[in-house]
This record gives sequence, structure tokens and C-alpha cells, in this order.
Amino acid sequence: MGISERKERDKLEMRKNIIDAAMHMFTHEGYENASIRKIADKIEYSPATIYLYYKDKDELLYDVQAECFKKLVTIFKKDASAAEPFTRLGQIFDTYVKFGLNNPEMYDLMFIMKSPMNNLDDKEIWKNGNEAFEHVVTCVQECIDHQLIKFDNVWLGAFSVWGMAHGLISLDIRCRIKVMHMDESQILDAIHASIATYLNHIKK
Amino acid sequence: MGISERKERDKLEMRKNIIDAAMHMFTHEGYENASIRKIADKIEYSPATIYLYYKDKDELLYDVQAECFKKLVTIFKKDASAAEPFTRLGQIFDTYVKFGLNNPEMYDLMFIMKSPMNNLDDKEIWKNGNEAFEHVVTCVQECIDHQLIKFDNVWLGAFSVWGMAHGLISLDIRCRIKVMHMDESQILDAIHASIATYLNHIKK
DNA sequence: TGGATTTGCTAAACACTGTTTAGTAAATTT
DNA sequence: AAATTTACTAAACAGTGTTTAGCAAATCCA
Repeated sequence: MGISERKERDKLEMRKNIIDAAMHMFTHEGYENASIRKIADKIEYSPATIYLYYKDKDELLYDVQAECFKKLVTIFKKDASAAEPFTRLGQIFDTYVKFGLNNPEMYDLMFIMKSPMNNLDDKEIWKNGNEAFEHVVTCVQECIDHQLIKFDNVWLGAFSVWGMAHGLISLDIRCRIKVMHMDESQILDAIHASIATYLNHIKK
Repeated sequence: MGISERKERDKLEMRKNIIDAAMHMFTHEGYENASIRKIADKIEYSPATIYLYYKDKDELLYDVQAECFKKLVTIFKKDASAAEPFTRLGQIFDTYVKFGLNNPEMYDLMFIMKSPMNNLDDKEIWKNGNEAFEHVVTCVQECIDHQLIKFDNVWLGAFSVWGMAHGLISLDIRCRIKVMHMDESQILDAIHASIATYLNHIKK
């Protein structure tokens, strides 16, 4: 009997429906305005229905986050594909920064907001972020193998690179760069200059 | 007549009262549980009273943030006071990281949360953060003057240093380091190792 | 086919949140 | 002593995430 299979499909379709609505709400109206009620409105169901498919808002946001990471990984594959490892490291940096600045709401959900991480067990690995991070790890590993950067520990290298990029982006997104007398384009220049300088500093 | 002066004092005292209660609530129960109602409860006034002294929650949090920065600057003066600039740069780094990891709620309010920055005009400078940042700037300037680091632009140097430190701390505070198979003490080691490595890389 | 049961969904409520309004009692001024 | 200003609050408004009770429609079993 294919009924239970169809129901399984329906269930997944409904979840997809909810995720899409949430994602749209999120990127077009901002997180503040993406309430369960409004998401429910968008898909023309009652708010309570969402709780039949998701235990709470955090669980839903975790799935939306997964969607965001799919986009980032796709962009990584497209725009950071140079064969030469150090060149690719630079591309990864640029792609990451561009993604963050062009999609602040997504970046927020992926790397800044508390919410979708609340449900994650302390020991559990963060599946959503893992694939994207592996891109960095692989690249850093190749750089080390070819003696292109001043790191010998992969994790340390990948973590440092990520840390620098995230620091710059998140300070900007959360409006903390106002300690300097800079307008928007100057800030952008500063971010890119910082990254270029950093790459220079770790280059062997 | 000293009456209006006393009233001015009373007004300031009340604001101090509110700030202290908010700060306590914030650091002891976390931001999520620091509602206007609970802060009002703590100082034994009605919630509406707080709105006689602050236009909204953001404005209050901005003052609490100021208090947090006072603490950071005090610690900077105490624990990052080496005369030798590059040594001091390392101390600033360590102090900053230690402060962030020991006071995640304060760090959140100072550098991650959207809230207290909402009221700030786009062109307005961020007074709260400025003094602390000037510590970094001064130190980086001295490092450049003595040709101790591979930077020639002060702002770029200070911004990069800050970006790296902030990136590592905020990824940790917001539970994003779960991409690596690490327990808490390993993460701490990774953060310190990243900073030590970074300092090594920018050292001339 | 027809009655029992399960499924999918929702209206309404609960317990919160930040914020505003209308009104009151006390302090101050005239 | 009367008028006015000040300091404060109870109650409401509009919103939030979430739960509960109940209702039709689809499905299952006789």
C-alpha cells in the first residue's frame, strides 16, 4: 500500500513548504518579523499546524539554517574552485565575506544567532556547518601539503582563517565598526584589506 | 535653591538604580530573562516607571553596555600595561579573550547583540566602544613606530587584531565550534593557540 | 457499505514580551 | 490654602512562542 509512503511525502512536502516560507520571510522581512504566526499566514495554515511538523521554532530555524548552508556550499563550489590551493584559499575568503555581506540575515542565522543552536546537544556535531567548514579544512590541508602557508596544524589553520573572516563580517553586520570614522564603502575596503593582509601574513 | 539640583541627582540615581538592576539581571539570569518587568520588579517599581527614565529598552541597554565597557577598560589598564608594545599587544589579546569567555553575557551585549546599537545614528560614533578600541589603536601605533609588526596602517592593524579576537570568541560564545570534534578545554586551547600563532605571524 | 478509529488541522487560550495611556496621590509653587 | 506640577502606577494594547481541546475528513476494519 502506497498510502503511508504518500503521507511520508506529504509530511516532507509540508516541512519544505514551511521552511521555504520561513526562509522567504527571513530574507525579505528580517528575523524580527519572521514570527510563527506570520510564517503560518504565508502558507495559509494556522500557527498550531507548524507545531505538528516542528517541535519548536528553534528546530524549524535549524532546518532553515541547513538551507542557507546548502547555498553557501554551492557558491563555494562555483566561486572557490581554483586548483592552486593558496589561490583557492583566497577565493574561499572572498566568497565567504561576499556571502556574509550580501546576505546578512542568512549569515546571522548561520553564524551569529543563538536560536538554532539551542537544541543541539553539547556533544553532538553541528551537521549544518560541517560541510562548509570541510571546504576550508581541505584547502588549508592542501596549502600545508604544498608548504604554502605558515601553519602545520590543519585545524588551527582552518579555525584561524574562519575566525578572522567571521570576526570582520560579524563586527560589520552588528554595527560595531562605528569606533572608526568610516563610511560604508571605507568599511568594506577595510575588511578586504584586512583579509588581503592576513593572507599575506600567513603566506610562506 | 538646591531643589532642582537634588531632583537632577535623584534622576541620575534612579537611572543608576535601573542600570544596576539590569546589569545584575543580565549577568546572573542571562539576557533572555532580563525583561523590563523583571528589572522593574527588582528595583520595586512598576514597569512603566522605567519608561520615565529611558525612552525604550535599547536606550537602557546602551547604558548597561557603557558600564560593561568601563569594566573592560579597567581590566585593560590593570592587566595590559606592559611598557613594551608588542608584549602589551599580547596582553590586550589575552585580556580581551579572557573577558569575553568569562563574561559571555556582557560580551554579547558589547559586541554581538543587535539591540543597543539600534538607536545609534548611522553617522554617530560609538562612544561606548571607542575608549577600549583606542587602547588597541595606541598599542598598534607604538608597535608600528618601533617596527615590531608587519603593519603600516594603524587602523588596519587594530581592526585586524580586533577582528581575529572577536571572531574566535564569538564563534565560541554562539556555539559554532561544534564543527570540530573538540571538548571545551580543547576549544579554549585552540583559541589561545590561534591567537599565539597570529601574533607570531604579524611579528616583524 | 457502514461504523469505529485515526489523521490533519484549528480556535482559543496561556504565559510571556515591550510599550502607552489615563488617572492618582504627593510634593511643590503661588 | 489653592493651584499646579511631579512621580508614579494599574490597566490595557499589540505582539510573541506554545499548548490544549475539539472538530471534520480521511482511512481502516467489520
